[in-house]
Amino acid sequence: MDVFEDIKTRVISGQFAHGEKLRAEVLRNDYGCSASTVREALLRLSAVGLVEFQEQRGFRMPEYSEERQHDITHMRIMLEAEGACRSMRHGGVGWEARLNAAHHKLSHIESRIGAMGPTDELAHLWMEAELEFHQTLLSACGSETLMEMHLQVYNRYRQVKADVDRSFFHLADNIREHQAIVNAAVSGDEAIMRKRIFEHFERHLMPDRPVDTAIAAMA
Amino acid sequence: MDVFEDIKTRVISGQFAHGEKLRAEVLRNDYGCSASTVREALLRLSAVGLVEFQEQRGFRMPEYSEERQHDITHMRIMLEAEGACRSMRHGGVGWEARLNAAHHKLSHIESRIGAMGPTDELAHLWMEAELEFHQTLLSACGSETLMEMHLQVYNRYRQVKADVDRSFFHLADNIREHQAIVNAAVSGDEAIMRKRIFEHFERHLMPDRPVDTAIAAMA
DNA sequence: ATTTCTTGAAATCTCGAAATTTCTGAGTCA
DNA sequence: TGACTCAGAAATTTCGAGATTTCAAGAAAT
Repeated sequence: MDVFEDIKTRVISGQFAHGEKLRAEVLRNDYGCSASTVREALLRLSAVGLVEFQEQRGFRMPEYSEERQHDITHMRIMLEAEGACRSMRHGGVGWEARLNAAHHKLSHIESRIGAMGPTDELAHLWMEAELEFHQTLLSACGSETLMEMHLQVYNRYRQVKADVDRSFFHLADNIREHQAIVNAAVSGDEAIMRKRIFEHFERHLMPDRPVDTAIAAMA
Repeated sequence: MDVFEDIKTRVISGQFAHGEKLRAEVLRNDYGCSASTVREALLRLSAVGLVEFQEQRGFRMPEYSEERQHDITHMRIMLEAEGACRSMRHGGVGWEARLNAAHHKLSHIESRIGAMGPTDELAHLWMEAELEFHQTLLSACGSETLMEMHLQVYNRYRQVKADVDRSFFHLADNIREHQAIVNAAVSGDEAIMRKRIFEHFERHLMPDRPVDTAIAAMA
């Protein structure tokens, strides 16, 4: 079993509480490996901001704060809007097709959740499909760096919202919003795409806080 | 001595060739520590893209490519323009003062380099002051995440351009461009700021490649 | 000549013990 | 009570040896 990948999944999907201490000596029991191997995984996660690390004081989960959620959401809007628009310019029909496919897969899972409720199995599939949808959205933007930064921010976003996600409270909205993004892609209108992406995240922003630049124009 | 910080500096400032293999067993000699400690540092650096890591195959420096340089520069323009404009809106006089101070420090070092040539000592001071200037530019943007992503991209940029930097070929241009950015900050005109930032990086973009969105508007 | 196999050497990874640092709380003093 | 000290416990970090995997070079096979 890949210790790093598994801990990463757990750290992103909310299996630890915000601010919880992460002890290598404890986690090793879940994997039957040495504490060093766990430590190694935690160090790598700390380098991308999914775990906090203090010298001689070990590792903990990042604390939750509304400001942090707002900031990360804000960044995600910026990167995702820019990436999606570039994909629209460079992606062509192939990209539209792949986006449709990813959306189809995602919405299929979402309707199953709507019908059967959120089982662990379905929640896990949803996480994978949601990431794939948003990554496909940026996949034709032509910038490796943009996609890397997006993935980092995406993971932090998922981590911050993990407990909310599991309840699937906004499932119906999500389905509608994802569809609206696909429609915008087909329409070829970048301003509409930016607007749709903004609307998809709007409820996770703090209402009284200034929203910047291009993002303000979407509102 | 802090092994991680020192290796990070060396990896950023071009003390290893592009694509060069980084062996923990070799590097340990420079620090008088065990290979595990070096390995730990390299793993953390690989998590932020400053070193490449392949399982069971160790670490190497990233390969150079024009595309990579273009992509990283592109991203830096985007993040820095956005951050600078937000700082203009939220920073107030305090920010302008700090930006002036940082610029003053930087230009002082730059003129010394112009006079005495680039000694190792001066090159090191320049690296620090240049980072501080660009970080100050974003320091009032109000987004931790934006600044973190910028630092990551800034480091990669420095790494890609490390060998060129050491020659200080564009020193005169740099002095002029940094001054222009400070002037734009004082002027309060965001469009001008975006333009000045674009001009500061323009020569590191590939000429025949499409430049996107807000960036195109700056050109 | 090219591919496949073998084998020894080299590089990488894992591990638990030892060294170091931080944390805890009982005891002391004002 | 409150601040301070200090020792023992707990947590963290470092380390080098042993296990595993990759690499390289020559032999055998097609």
